[in-house]
Amino acid sequence: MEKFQYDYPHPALTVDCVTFGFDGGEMKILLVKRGIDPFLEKWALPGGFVNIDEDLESCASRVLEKECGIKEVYQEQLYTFGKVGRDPRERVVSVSYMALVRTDDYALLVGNLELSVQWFPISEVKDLAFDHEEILKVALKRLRGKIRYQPVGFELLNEKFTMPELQTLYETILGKSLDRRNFYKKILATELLIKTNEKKSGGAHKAANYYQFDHNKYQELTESGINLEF
Amino acid sequence: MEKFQYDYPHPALTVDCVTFGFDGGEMKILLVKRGIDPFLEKWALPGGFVNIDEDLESCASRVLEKECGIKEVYQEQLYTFGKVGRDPRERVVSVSYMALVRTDDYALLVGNLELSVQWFPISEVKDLAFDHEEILKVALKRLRGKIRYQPVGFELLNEKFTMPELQTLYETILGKSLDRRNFYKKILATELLIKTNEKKSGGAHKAANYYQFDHNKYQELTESGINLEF
DNA sequence: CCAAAAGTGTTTATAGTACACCCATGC
DNA sequence: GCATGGGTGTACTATAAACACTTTTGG
Repeated sequence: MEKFQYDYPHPALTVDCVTFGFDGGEMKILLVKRGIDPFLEKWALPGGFVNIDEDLESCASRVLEKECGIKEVYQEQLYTFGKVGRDPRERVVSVSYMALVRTDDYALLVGNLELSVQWFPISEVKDLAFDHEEILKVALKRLRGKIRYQPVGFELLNEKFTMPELQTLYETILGKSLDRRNFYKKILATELLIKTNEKKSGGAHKAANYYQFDHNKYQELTESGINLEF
Repeated sequence: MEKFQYDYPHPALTVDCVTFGFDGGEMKILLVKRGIDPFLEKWALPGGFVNIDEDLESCASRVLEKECGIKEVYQEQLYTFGKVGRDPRERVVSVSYMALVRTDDYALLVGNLELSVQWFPISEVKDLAFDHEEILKVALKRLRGKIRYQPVGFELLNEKFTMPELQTLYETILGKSLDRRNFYKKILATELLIKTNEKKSGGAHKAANYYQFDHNKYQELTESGINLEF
């Protein structure tokens, strides 16, 4: 095997992805079961070594696609974990990313994943490999913080979604119930939702209206430097 | 020279520090003039390669102490920059840190720095090496965002400071003037300041009272899980 | 017609903003 | 005694929180 030489030792560099999914109930994250030591058979965040000619974001995308079959999702960098000894093999520094998967894509994946790749309700996650529980904590904190002032929730729903769906998502992420009327008011006040003519039928009750997120308007607003409170 | 070998190529890993200082006027950052290629003679953020047995935070501390003579300052991780090609020599991924230097320490350093290490008013910073201007932008954004809800401003002042000093700092960071009465109200409402009996004399005007930040109380509050709006 | 969830306004409380005068100090 | 910046309270405005009834739908 070819060898790569350096004048001084280089830590290994990996990317680990905290991938959130939402199906209307609890928040889920995607874990992979390790097939090799260390932490053989333990569940871990999907991750991999950064290729030498690959951007960090590209690495995160590649890992999600290769390991989990997930393409083109929202992702953002979280934090870089580099404590000496966090990997028992060698010095490994890990750049963590958070990814958000839409409900439809989540549903698609549920049945198609291998046994070694599975969704877990956040409340049931325990005993992960490496320092991955710590990474998950950081991701959860980021998601909770971010949803208050940036319209990131839409990345977890489908293109078209109802107000009750959106509210349930917010309640799940924030861990508290919200007043329906105040929620409508706050969300509609942003004027970032487009009301469609479609309705979600099913169930012995009034059909909920579908809304769409106005990506264009949001982009205009962010580009004009206005900082949105959402 | 000894060589270090790996089965696959490893990117180099560095830490770069955005170091803010405040002397009552403009915000300053600390830059070093590069003595080697690439970007020879250009100003750059203090930085260095991460040792194999060294935590990232320790590396940031070491860089600041070795290159700039700065010890024991507030520091936090910002973001990791890893674009392919950001360093023309080889693949280098850089974990950036923000450090805050107290006014007294800032003053001490001003005269003692070498010519190749200097403070620059933020408005005059231009044409930095690598992608360091981008890193600075991220740091400024973080500082502006953070000061609104976390008591991080104290790290830039002395142990004892006056309200007008604190207000000037806030105004400088936020880039807008604040109403004095509202500022007092907001700051004192947090009950995180201890009013000392000392006063800052000098100048043909009423002497300003010195305050201290109540670290203990802040720690209690953060530990009890209350999220502070500051 | 009944159960179940969707949709909608008004009132109250809280937080933020605007604004002006007196006070201590050094020269 | 006057110029300079320090210290303080109140009224107004905007935002957030509390709260209950009507509407649509399927069975």
